[in-house]
Amino acid sequence: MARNRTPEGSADESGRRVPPAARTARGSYAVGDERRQRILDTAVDHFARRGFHASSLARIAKGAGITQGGLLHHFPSKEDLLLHVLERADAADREGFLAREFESAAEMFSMLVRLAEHDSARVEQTRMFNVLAAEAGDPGHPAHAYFARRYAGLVEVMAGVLRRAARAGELRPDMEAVAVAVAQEVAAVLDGLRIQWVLDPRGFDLAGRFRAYAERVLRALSVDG
Amino acid sequence: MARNRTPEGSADESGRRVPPAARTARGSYAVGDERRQRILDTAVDHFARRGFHASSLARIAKGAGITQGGLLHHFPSKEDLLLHVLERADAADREGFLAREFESAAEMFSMLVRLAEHDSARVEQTRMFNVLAAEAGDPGHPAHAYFARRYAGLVEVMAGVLRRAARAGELRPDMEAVAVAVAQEVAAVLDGLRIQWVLDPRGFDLAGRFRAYAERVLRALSVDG
DNA sequence: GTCTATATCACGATAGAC
DNA sequence: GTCTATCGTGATATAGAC
Repeated sequence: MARNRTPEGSADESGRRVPPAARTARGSYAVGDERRQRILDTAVDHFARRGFHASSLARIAKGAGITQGGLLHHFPSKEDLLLHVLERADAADREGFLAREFESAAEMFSMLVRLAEHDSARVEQTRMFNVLAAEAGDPGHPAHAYFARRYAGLVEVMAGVLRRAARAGELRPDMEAVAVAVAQEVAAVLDGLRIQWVLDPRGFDLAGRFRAYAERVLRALSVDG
Repeated sequence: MARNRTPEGSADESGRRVPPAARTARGSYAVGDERRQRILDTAVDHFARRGFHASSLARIAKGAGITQGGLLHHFPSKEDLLLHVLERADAADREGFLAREFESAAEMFSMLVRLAEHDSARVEQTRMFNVLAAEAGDPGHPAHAYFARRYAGLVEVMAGVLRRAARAGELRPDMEAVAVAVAQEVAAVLDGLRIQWVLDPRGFDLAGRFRAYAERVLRALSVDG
């Protein structure tokens, strides 16, 4: 590990790798992409169970139906594989949440509830995020920058929505002062509930619990609450 | 790993190991205990940075000033070492929080704020808990039972305090119905803030943020809020 | 694009000297 | 109680055949 620290050279901006062979010979990415997706799916599964360091390329490859050598053709290092896993998961997030322009705090919260529903249908991916977000607290972790940026962006977007909602008269005016704190709290509730939920997925309804919280906090912050 | 699944045979109920030599020859545990504490401190540090699976006994031993063979004299397996690390941390929790009899919700929250202060003075240990709590979501993880029990106990204690506070007139009567949900939310905020905080410890004040949340939620739940 | 083979290294655990 | 030595396993990554 950590010998090849610049895997970006083999991927384009969107994170989709473009093998020269596929580009020149067929003009189609379908086959290679399918294999890559299988590898990424399997990697999510393994990173979820053991975290990054303790997962093995050979086992991931086996799960994807190829050998370790074959895997390393698609992702030249373990770290490169991790970054592509995160990038793909993040792309889904961005389409679903970060890219949206929310017109009200209520709309944002209901979107977050849908995100929780999405999570509770994917235990593996949720566990992976729990593990990697925690591991990434180490500044030397390959995903440290990714998660630091992710939370900063998430909090910024949410705080912005809260501030706009206050200016628009949806939320109390004193919202301005505590927007960042509330945004961090909302992210924290989602993360914290995920941790408890993964420990016992049948113990309670993740999305339901978060919805109850969201409704309570929205009522507390509303002008007509 | 996982070859020796019953390491309990060498530890007494409190988790303190009692080497026969120390018991019979000197009647003093001081020297051996000191070494054991050094090992446990180092183990906390390593588990925090890499999680359980990716930490190595040889490196932990080196950090504690002995060899891997020497370490395995005190803790006969890696899993045994982890369980003793958790047990020691849990003992501290029980003394500091779970053992307390809270007379009001306000008192409980201020105790939790102190717990957050405690955490923010120990980045390493906090990161360890984040990582292990997330990893333990896997039912096959050695610490799965520990964390499942821990959260169940924590939520039970907090929900009990909230219900008593409602009966005593401190909190609204409808508290009874949502005590468990609120208790889970409180635990979630603490955990979630810890994750964000470890990613950027200088970005915000962990205990301060949690205090702000605690005050807001207490006000929202109070009869005179 | 996928394979086999291999280099190099680290891991957890055991055995036994001192 | 701590050491050295070693076993068996499995890790990442490379090289090169097909």
